Amino acid sequence: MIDLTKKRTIYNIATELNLAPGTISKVLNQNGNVSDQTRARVMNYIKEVGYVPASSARMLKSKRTYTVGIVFTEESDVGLEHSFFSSILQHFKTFVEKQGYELSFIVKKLGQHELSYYEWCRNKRVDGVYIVVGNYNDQGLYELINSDIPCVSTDMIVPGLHTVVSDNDQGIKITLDFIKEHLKKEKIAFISGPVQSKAFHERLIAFKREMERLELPCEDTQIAFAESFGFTSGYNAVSDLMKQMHEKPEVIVVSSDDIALGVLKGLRDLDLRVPEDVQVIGFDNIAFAKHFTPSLTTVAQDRKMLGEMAAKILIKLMDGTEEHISEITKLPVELIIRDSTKVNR
Amino acid sequence: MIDLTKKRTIYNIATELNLAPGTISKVLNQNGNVSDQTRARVMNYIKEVGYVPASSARMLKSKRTYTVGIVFTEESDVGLEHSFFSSILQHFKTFVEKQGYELSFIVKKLGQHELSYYEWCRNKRVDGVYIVVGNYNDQGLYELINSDIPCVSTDMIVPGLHTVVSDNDQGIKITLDFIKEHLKKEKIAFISGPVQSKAFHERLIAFKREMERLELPCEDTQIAFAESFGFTSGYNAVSDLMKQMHEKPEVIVVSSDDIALGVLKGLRDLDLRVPEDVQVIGFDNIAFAKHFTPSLTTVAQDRKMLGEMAAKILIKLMDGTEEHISEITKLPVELIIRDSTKVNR
DNA sequence: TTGTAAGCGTTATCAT
DNA sequence: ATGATAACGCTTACAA
Repeated sequence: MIDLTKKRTIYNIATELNLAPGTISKVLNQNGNVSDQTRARVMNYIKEVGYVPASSARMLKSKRTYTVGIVFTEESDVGLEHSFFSSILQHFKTFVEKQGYELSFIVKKLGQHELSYYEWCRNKRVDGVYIVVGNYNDQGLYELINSDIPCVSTDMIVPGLHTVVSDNDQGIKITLDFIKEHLKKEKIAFISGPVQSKAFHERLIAFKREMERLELPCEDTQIAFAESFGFTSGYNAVSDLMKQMHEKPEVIVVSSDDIALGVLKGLRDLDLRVPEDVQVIGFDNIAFAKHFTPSLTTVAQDRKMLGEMAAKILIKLMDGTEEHISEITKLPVELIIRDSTKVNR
Repeated sequence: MIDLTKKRTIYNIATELNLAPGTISKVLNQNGNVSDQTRARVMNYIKEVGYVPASSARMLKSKRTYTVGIVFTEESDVGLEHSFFSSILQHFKTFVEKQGYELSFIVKKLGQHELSYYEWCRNKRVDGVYIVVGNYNDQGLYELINSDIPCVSTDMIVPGLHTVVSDNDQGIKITLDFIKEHLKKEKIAFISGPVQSKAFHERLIAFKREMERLELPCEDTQIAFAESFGFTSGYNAVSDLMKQMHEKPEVIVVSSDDIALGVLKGLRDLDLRVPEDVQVIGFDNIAFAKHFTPSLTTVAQDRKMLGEMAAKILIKLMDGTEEHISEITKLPVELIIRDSTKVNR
């Protein structure tokens, strides 16, 4: 009878099978020369006793950890609760796991010590890093980005960092084209999120540029800023907007759905009907956008593609294949038309 | 000048400092006897060259990994996008990280091989496991739960598994008391989520029992089932409910907010006003509940407490202190009154 | 107080 | 095809 509680190593498995440790290792790694017979014998035995190789030993020896470090900066206490980024991370996770990689959140404190991102990564010997949400003011991030550890991001744009982002310019362009061609409106306002975020900044710039291209008036009073990322800041921003504009806008373009849903609610409380009195277009296509009343017309980002593309790029980087990968990958976006807008025919 | 690119080990640090490797180790682990002078010298040097100990070697030697494995079963493709559980996980994460633990998602495939949960955990030498979302049909989970690895859960109730859950019975009880005392209604319907989920099952049973206690009529036609966990299933369920009931209900109790928001929308499309024609009470208090129109009266679960309590229990289990910890920890819930109900005075 | 050396469980390179 | 053996980078007795 075999003792199943005993702790196994390739060493004692070897003696129990009258083989050498090296041979066990070879069958485990399906390389080297082993006769079919012994291979089968070892495999069976391993399965029977439930042996699992110690990854720490393996890591120590082989240098590869098959682990991806995750930077998910917890802005204003949201973290994983932020559905947009959680969703991207989810797709990233699913993809890399298929390739046998594992995720590990980067934490600043390890055991007793406070570590920088880079130190943590060295320590953990992660093969690469995915920056899901980062903060431009976080100096530690630059140390990491400029290190020899492969990094990819879906949020930050920094020289030397591979990033995959949605095409914000295109998103704003198709929105404004749609407004002009199908909604046939010209009095357009814009509610921006905080411009420290690169994405919000890009969308704001694009808005101004495209308004000019379409020869539409674009004064400062048409633009309001949400002070944060959420529902409430949108609710407040639309009230600011209405106060500062001389004439009510016909369409409000909002630079994120989270904010846009707050705008919708704010509008209702201002006794303005959507889309009859004013129309609203968001950005992101978060899950709730289609459930709200009225459902929100919005620019959809392809979250699955964002996550998977980030995964693909990072894996290439980690594999160190020489092929050149362009630093910024822009993904197309798509306008989803719902009830917060009304086509004018 | 010091070469910063060189790979450091306690070994070469030792020679560079004319010390023995063991000494370096001692200052790293702040134990053993080292003179203040050498300690300072080593510390400075380490900081200067940016040395970080290799955790794989450390793990290999010392057996503790300070890693918690996470089971987050991705039911119907939601995974991290499910805000309720993401939120609990977030709080758990914050708490254990403060204690120096790290999270690692359990993945079935590692390198080439397909692994069971238990094999994975042995392999990774995790110190404990947190089952955030599990599936009762997943046999591999039982192998894990019955193993020697400390486990805690906030979802499943299984003999031998430590679980922290909200007090579902109390939640339903306070809802019904509130309806009877303050809403002064007696025609009450219930929309349940899929009862494979323990939580939904408990809430359904509690509903039937409490209705009986309050001597209110409770026939099968008053109860409808959502076929899934989301908005759409709630939308459909309320339409089923209305069809099957002879008389319209005055209040609908729904066993989760995700479903309840769908119910709210369904009601609107059936031209029923909330709360004038029918009132609605949910369960969970998800972030969106307060933003919806009308905002949703609901039983709030304390997600922060759920996550932190799970963390505390798991840490105790991992530390192996002898003290007895009761298997099930029930956390109190609270009724949050909003606009989907109307107090009758 | 500091140095020495034996593991920890693998992988990989040689011999056999 | 298999066996012996030297790393990998650390911890920890124990010796100096």
